[in-house]
Amino acid sequence: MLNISISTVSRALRDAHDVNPETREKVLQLAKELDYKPNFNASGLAGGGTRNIGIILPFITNYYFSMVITGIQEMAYAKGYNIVLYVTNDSPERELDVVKNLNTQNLDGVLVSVCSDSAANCNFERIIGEGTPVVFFDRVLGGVDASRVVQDDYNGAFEAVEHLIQQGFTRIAHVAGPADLDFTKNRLAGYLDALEKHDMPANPKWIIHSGFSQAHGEADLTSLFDQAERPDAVFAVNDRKAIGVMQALRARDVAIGRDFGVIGFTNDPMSTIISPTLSTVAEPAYEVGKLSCELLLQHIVRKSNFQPREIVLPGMLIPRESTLRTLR
Amino acid sequence: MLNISISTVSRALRDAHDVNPETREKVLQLAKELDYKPNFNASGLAGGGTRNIGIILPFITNYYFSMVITGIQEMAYAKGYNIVLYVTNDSPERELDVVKNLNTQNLDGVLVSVCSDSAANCNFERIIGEGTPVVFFDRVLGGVDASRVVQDDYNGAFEAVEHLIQQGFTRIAHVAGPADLDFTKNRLAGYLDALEKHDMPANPKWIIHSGFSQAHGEADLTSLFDQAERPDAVFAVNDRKAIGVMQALRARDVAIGRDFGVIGFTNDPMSTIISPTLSTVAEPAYEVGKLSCELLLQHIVRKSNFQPREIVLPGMLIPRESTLRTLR
DNA sequence: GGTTATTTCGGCAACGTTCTCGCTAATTTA
DNA sequence: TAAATTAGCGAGAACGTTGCCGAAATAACC
Repeated sequence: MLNISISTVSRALRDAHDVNPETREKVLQLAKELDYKPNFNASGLAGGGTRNIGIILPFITNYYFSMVITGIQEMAYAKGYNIVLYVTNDSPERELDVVKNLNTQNLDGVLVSVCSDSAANCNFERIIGEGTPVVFFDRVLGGVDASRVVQDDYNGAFEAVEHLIQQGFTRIAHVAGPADLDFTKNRLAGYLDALEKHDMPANPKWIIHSGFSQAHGEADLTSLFDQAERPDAVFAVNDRKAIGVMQALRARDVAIGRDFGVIGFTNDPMSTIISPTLSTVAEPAYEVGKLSCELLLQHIVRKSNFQPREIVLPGMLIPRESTLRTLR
Repeated sequence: MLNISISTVSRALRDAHDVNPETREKVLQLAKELDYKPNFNASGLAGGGTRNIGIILPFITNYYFSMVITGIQEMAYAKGYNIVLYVTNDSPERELDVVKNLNTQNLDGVLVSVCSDSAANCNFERIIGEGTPVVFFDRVLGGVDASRVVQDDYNGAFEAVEHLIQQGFTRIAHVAGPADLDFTKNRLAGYLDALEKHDMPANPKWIIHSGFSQAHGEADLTSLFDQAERPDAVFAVNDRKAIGVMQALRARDVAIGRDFGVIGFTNDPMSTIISPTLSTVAEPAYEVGKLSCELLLQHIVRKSNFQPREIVLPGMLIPRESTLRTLR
């Protein structure tokens, strides 16, 4: 329609390199009029990007991950990228299968949060080695040369435990996550260092590693109460587990807050619904998503010459009723 | 490697039509050995499918939708399809923009749940008219010729209200959703018919339309209590709003269950966390997702000659403490 | 035995874009 | 004024797959 070659149109729409500003303007104008939409299949085939980015994560049915996705989505939408979702159900086999069959030719890059017992290390390394940009968030993989964005798990845990101590609790247990997950280690380290700072010896029997669910929290509290020496407070690795602990305590008629302190991690909306309300360390889930995506997009446009970066976002202590001794 | 033409390989991998079973076997074998992965960009370009299906929905940060996505994802994964996610934040403008710019050439089909005040009717109709398979779920669009899968909102609401009546509540209000949403109407109709069956006149002042959030629930209860004639029970359009109602009641020191009945809809896990626990009508969210996806895939493979279908899934009444008069 | 079907396969165009290269004309430089 | 540079554009291949058509080879029919 403009008596212009296909090549020129392509350049006008994309990089504006080697094209007269005037004709470029004409092309852009007409493209808008005709409601032109690029065919990402074709551009993907021809070597341009596909405008798709993948997300691989264990779940979407909890507050944290769904919030992260929302953040990712917002950034991706703003930059004109689509999101392709892969849910592993926290199963190592499933994760392995997803990563092995990942069609990297359809994806400009991948955001990943590994499952509790990831078995796909080498496959992630393969993908990264092949040049696909990858950014890990929250549940990161140790030992791989890729960008990552996480919250400050160590300091969050430290503050949480110190808060319990300041409220007068003296026998603080830690209901932890799966042992080989990176942030489980960091939160455990924060817990231990906070105890040490206040000259409280850590009791190995009061550190229990298990899953993230409410049922795990209930079970862990039960096994803590089966011990001869009982704790008087629990720092849980996340809110869902903390809620399990609270339910188990309630079943035992323990006065939460006054006689037994409970603090979680995440700031799941549930923590304001339950009574007593649950103290917690708020995680910047939305920001984690947004920044992860932004980082990935930088990787994508700058392709090879982009150094992996690590971003650590601060959490925030939110004291509520479950750690207030004065209550009830 | 097999001294075989590209065409033959393509046929062997895809439909097995016009190809010797023996050579087909050889191709499949070698494909597995070489870890061959089809390039969906190319097949999308050439007229085969892209193996991508889109999901357009208002949120992912609530129990229902995240569960639906999980169901969709499970079915899609089993059939070898990828999921492309579009979140509208329940904003009509955003939804319109998403649908307008939807790259249907990249998508074999679309699953959609419209936002509260959808403005994209004609655009959905355009997409459907152009031949893209579309299945609506939960928040369906009236008047368009497309498949849909929903829960039985009418009967769920009917049972919920009848349950309240059987528990002895006599002045039952309905805290409803946005007025022009299809399932809002159905749940309202169930509410009204249950009242009528038990000879209870409906009080228009006791029917309040607003949004789905907890804050809306609190506000609605406040405005109910500002009236001269107060209700003694509330049927809320969803659990989140019911929880808002409960919080507002608690602030007024009303004994929930004994003096005031509350029932919700969804069976959000929060309903078992809150105390007293919240009675509700459980929605088969996972099944809605799974069946929607299955239906869409049938549309895709059979393309044009497939009649739109409607699937209605039953809910289940789950009585808990918030409607038990004997309690406390 | 000749004709017609059927099975099995290969050749080739097409999908819409990007990328490399080369060409022309205009502009700058020597 | 001649040579060199540059800005702007076009031609054509390539990406990996599918679908259409025709060519063999084989089988079935009269």
